[in-house]
Amino acid sequence: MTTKRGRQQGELEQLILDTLWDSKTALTSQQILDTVSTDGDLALTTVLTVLSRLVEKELVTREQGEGRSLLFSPAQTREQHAATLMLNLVTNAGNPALAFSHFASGLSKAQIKALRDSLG
Amino acid sequence: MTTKRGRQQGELEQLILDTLWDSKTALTSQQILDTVSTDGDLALTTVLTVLSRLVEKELVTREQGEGRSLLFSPAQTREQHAATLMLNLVTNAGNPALAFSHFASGLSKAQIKALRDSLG
DNA sequence: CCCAACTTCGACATAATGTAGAATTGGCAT
DNA sequence: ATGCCAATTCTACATTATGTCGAAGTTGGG
Repeated sequence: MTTKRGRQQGELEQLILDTLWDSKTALTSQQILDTVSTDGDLALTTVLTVLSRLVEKELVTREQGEGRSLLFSPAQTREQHAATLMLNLVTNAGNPALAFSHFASGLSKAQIKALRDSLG
Repeated sequence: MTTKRGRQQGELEQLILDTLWDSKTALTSQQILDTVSTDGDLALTTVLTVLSRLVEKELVTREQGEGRSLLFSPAQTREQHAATLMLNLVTNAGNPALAFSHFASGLSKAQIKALRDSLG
């Protein structure tokens, strides 16, 4: 049985995504490295490899920066990404109404209000 | 960087979970095998190995059945499981209200109604 | 007490991710 | 023009999760 299913992001992939999401601007690989590893325990090429995998997965986009440097940005906002994953879950949830009910009972009052508001 | 993150279920793990969720009763490993593989292309031990991993992850529980056989059941309902994963996503979503908004815009009208109802 | 059924153990295969050195490429200073 | 150098791409191997079973161990029942 040859696995083809898109697995969860790994830890470094997630760190890099978070770095991009936290940034207001596109970042170079060096800026990303500086953020994910304050002590110099990670090689720049490692970050670049992971970035290229994220680009393949269409989670990150690449554009030309100054000189021959590249600038990386998230392909979607953090919230759009979370929403996409949540929608996938609902789709496979069996009884969505029941899933929602469990979901709601795990939310804070403030979150429930935010959710209700977002439903109009 | 030693990965410890709980990754997504693999394909066979998911098939077995779905089998358990679809069943009204606890199942033996043989019954699970019969469901996930109609033609005999999978060994019973394979199913048992995966089951033991699901038990480790606390997604499945095990009880004694007839004789020396074991009976397997899901630790949570499908919907509780989906809700747990959705809650994890919301927790890491940055701006939950915004994530909800994107989420809601991907739902059908019927699903939005179900969600609104489940919020009371 | 022995056997067949059922489980547990150990082992290896495959795929995703982590990690980084070697090779390549393309601005740019002279 | 052209050679240097920094930034990227390529290649390779390590680690972990999952898939897959055969062999060994255990135990209920005759």
